[in-house]
Amino acid sequence: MSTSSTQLESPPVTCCPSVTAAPLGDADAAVLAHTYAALADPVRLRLLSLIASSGEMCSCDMVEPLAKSQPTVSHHTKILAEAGLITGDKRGRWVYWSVQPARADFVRQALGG
Amino acid sequence: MSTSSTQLESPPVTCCPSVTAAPLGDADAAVLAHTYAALADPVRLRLLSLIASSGEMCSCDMVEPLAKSQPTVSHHTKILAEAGLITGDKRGRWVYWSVQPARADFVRQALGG
DNA sequence: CCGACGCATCGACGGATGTCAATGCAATGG
DNA sequence: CCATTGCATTGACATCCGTCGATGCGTCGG
Repeated sequence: MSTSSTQLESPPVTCCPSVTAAPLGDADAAVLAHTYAALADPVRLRLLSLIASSGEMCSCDMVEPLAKSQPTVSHHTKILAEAGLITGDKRGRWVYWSVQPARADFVRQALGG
Repeated sequence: MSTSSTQLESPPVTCCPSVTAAPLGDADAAVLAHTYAALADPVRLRLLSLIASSGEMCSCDMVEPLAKSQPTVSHHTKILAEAGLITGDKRGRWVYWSVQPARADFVRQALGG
């Protein structure tokens, strides 16, 4: 059965900042930069694409394809989760991760979609 | 008159890698991460939005609104230019920057647009 | 119960990054 | 010419970030 999902503090829900529309304020820029920073690592991008391709993926199945240690994988999943891009669901002793498409849309539209 | 534009080495033109479609290869992940890294700084995001809002902007007019020193601004413009997100055009002693919309589209579509 | 397993956290280390003062260099104007 | 202006580069410094071994905590199987 599905126990509680991994709830890290979600990013502030500043509505719809756009890089191209008007000069960005300090606050919006900081939030957006933090989100882009989550995508600014090759391992995290491959991690994200692994989850996206599988629909749902256990942490234990990501150590081998990423060729990184278990603490490192845990570190990256945490960063992606804090950015709101993925969500973890703990079932038994495993954590299954899935992408948060709404957040991906948010990031995409910030670039002036 | 318009002299030669600032040509830094453009990013590799790997066609259309997508984070959501299939597991990302090491090479594509590295290229994408590098591009996202260019967006992962508040100052660069505000810089980019300043240029986008103005259509074209001189470096000398960016020091004050960004509240950063001139070398720092130059550093950030270089990073954005290397990522292919902006292009500099040197006219006389000024350099005018403008956004490269094709690259923004590329980055946006990598997120599964 | 107790050992094994999955995952998170901690501590440490090396490398990358943002920032600025100082300097260099090209272009302009008197 | 020479002083000035706009921008790039350098060097230095503090901070952040990715990585891993060691450790701790919950969960399952026997």
